[in-house]
Amino acid sequence: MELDADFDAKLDKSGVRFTERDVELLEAIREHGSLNKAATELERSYSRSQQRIVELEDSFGQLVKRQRGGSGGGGSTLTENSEQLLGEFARLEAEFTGLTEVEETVFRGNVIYRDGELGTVETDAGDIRAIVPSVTDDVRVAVRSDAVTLHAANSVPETKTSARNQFQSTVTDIVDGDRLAQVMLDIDADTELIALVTQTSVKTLELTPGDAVLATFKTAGTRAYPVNPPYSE
Amino acid sequence: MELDADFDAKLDKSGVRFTERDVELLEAIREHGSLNKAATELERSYSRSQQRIVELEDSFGQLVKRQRGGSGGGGSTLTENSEQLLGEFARLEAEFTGLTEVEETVFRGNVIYRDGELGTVETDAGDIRAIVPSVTDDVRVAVRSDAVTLHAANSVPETKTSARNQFQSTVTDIVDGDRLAQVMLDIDADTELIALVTQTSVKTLELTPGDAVLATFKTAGTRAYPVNPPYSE
DNA sequence: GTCGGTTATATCGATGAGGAAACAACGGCA
DNA sequence: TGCCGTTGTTTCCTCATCGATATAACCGAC
Repeated sequence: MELDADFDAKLDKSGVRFTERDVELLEAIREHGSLNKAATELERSYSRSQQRIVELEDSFGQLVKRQRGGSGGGGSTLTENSEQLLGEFARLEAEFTGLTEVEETVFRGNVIYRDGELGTVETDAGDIRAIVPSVTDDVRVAVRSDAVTLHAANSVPETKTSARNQFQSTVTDIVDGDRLAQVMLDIDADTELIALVTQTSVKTLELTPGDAVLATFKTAGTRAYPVNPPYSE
Repeated sequence: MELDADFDAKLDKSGVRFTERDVELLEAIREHGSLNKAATELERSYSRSQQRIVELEDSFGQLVKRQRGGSGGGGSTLTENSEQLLGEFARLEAEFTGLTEVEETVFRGNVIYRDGELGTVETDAGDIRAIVPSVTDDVRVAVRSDAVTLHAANSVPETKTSARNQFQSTVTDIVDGDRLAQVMLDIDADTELIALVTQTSVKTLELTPGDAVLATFKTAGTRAYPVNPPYSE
């Protein structure tokens, strides 16, 4: 079985952690109109759920407008503040999910030049500008396939751009997905660089295996990390 | 106090989750050469730690070479397999961390065209091609600042590229960081687009407030996510 | 005023993760 | 052969989280 990257997203505020579990509770309240029904539906105890809401509101401000007594016995609705919190959480989760799903190419190399948090990593594919860790020179550089932009090889040399990493490459294979395609690129190294582009781009650039193409990616979007976390201190 | 995005990274295999806590244990073993000393150093019980190792190895294969008896009573060292697992985890954490630290611009809009998982989102900044959710048309589009590439405005129109989102913009401000800079861009919308680029790029492109510049970012790297239905259903 | 379903609150119990302690087995080494 | 500091294993305990239950307070509708 394959190694499967996963995560638990959280939003912290004043020491309280808003988690996936809280999202479920709030959404159930929105759906059912009462904290009681929400807890029942989720098969959770009402008392704990109610206490959790109070605890969250201590840090995050009012999340649920609760009415005790009245028409239908009362009920609960979400505040606008609550909706914003849910939106923020959804965004975070979507981003994390995106990270775990996208292929990336990893190059092993050494930091041969440093300039603050930036640096140049020497790899068998050539030098790569990236954000480098300060603890060690022995690093790996990860290039996300959705961060690699392709350009027609005969286009003007891309000097006037903020993409500081540029590689002349040859298309070796195109792996078609639904509407996206992974373009495998030979950049004269052991590892192939992968670029995730739309099928539209494949057509526009008229990409077929064997074609020359210019691959670029930004320094700011490229991150190096230590090969082995140093056991220093 | 500010909302603080956080996460717990995990690597799953056969139902067992490798977490930050396991990383600490393995690294302590590497540092101290014995499971016993590692557990003591981390102020954990030896028995639990040993059981955890066995549990992990059940799914992930041998992680720790343990010798009972012998010179010095024995000891433990990490396997190559273990080092690779640690490397993979470090990479994942680095990516997640990067995500929580990078600014992004969020546009609200509606999906006006769909093509499988891709789509066009109409926003006040214009149409944006992105990966869109299938559940709703009411979305927000997040553009990571480290995914936005800048080009000299007088450069040839970028038709031959896989960056399908292109905006002619005006630099309104440049916020200098250490070696990176956030370039704030007016794209004729309420929200300013932020591009994170190196100081080198700022110089190369001779960027100053008021300048025209072409900002591009890829469809495959742009993700839309549902806006929570405020009070529907 | 009564009804009814809700929120609010306290107490007890179940569950699971991890710690504490004890002890056997191991195997180079003097 | 005995020593010593490991690994392996078991039993019992602690603690935190959550469910289960009971009870009171609430208030519009009838």
